[in-house]
Amino acid sequence: MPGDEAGDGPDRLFTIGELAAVHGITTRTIRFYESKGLIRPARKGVARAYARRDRARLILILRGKNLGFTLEEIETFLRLYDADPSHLAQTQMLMETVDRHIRELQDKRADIERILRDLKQIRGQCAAHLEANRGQM
Amino acid sequence: MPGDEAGDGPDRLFTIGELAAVHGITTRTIRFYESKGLIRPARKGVARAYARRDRARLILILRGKNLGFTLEEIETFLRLYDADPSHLAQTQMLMETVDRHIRELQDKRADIERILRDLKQIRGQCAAHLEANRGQM
DNA sequence: CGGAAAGCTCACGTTTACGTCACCGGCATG
DNA sequence: CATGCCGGTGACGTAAACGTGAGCTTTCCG
Repeated sequence: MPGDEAGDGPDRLFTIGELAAVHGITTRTIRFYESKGLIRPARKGVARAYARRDRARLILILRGKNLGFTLEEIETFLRLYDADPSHLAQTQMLMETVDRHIRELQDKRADIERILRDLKQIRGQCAAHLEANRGQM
Repeated sequence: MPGDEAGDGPDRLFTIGELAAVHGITTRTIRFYESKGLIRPARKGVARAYARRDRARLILILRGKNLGFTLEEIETFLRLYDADPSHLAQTQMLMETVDRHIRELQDKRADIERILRDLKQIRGQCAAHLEANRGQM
């Protein structure tokens, strides 16, 4: 029954339940993202049908959330992925936006490095203490 | 007037207003963090007086927030900095907590790297498009 | 000494990001 | 055919992280 896209393969369509389970979130969350315009799945009748592309967007959303971006920021993010630079009149502006996001991410990375340095030093002190008192207790 | 700690120097005390202005936040925010137990400034009479150590904690809080941690997570974070591994009976447990946080941060860093790769590729396409159409328009 | 500036303590309001509940339709299955 | 099990749409509830006054001392400065 081709055209049904039931089985497997790269054109496989997902239900909202599958998507939620796979990514450890609720269906409510996915619908909420849709209500915010972050995802626009097709419909099979009344039910949502998520294609590979929709799933990719969801992953990007979750990644953004993990990094502390708001859904609004993530929306502008997703637009960057969508934009076709060869058809866009404002390629220059697009690139500037991309550059801003790049700098922002590099800043966050720098913060992570700083904290990691601290934590690794604390870890070192712990290890030293455990080493010194080995066999005691 | 030594003992007043007014002037400058490493033992300089800050007012809440100074701290807020320097870090681009409101005094309300700082008081809110205090209400959550994240900072415990001394008092000069009724007014809060922030020492170097308090300021350092505030910076850690802001860093954590920038990375999308909740204030509750940040609290456990700060406890790691406070803990004295040489006096702590549960050094082993402390180290495990530190390790968890290290892994978490490494995960976030990996997410950042992924997004950065994507954005840099988008940037490359923009640049190529601009290059190709140079002089036009 | 009088008024602006800064700080303080409640206390209620607001935004973001969902959770939860009520109620409905389809379908498969014991 | 009743009964779960998805899936769907509102609509209201909620926790986190502050914003926003209200009303009151303290401090500084001309």
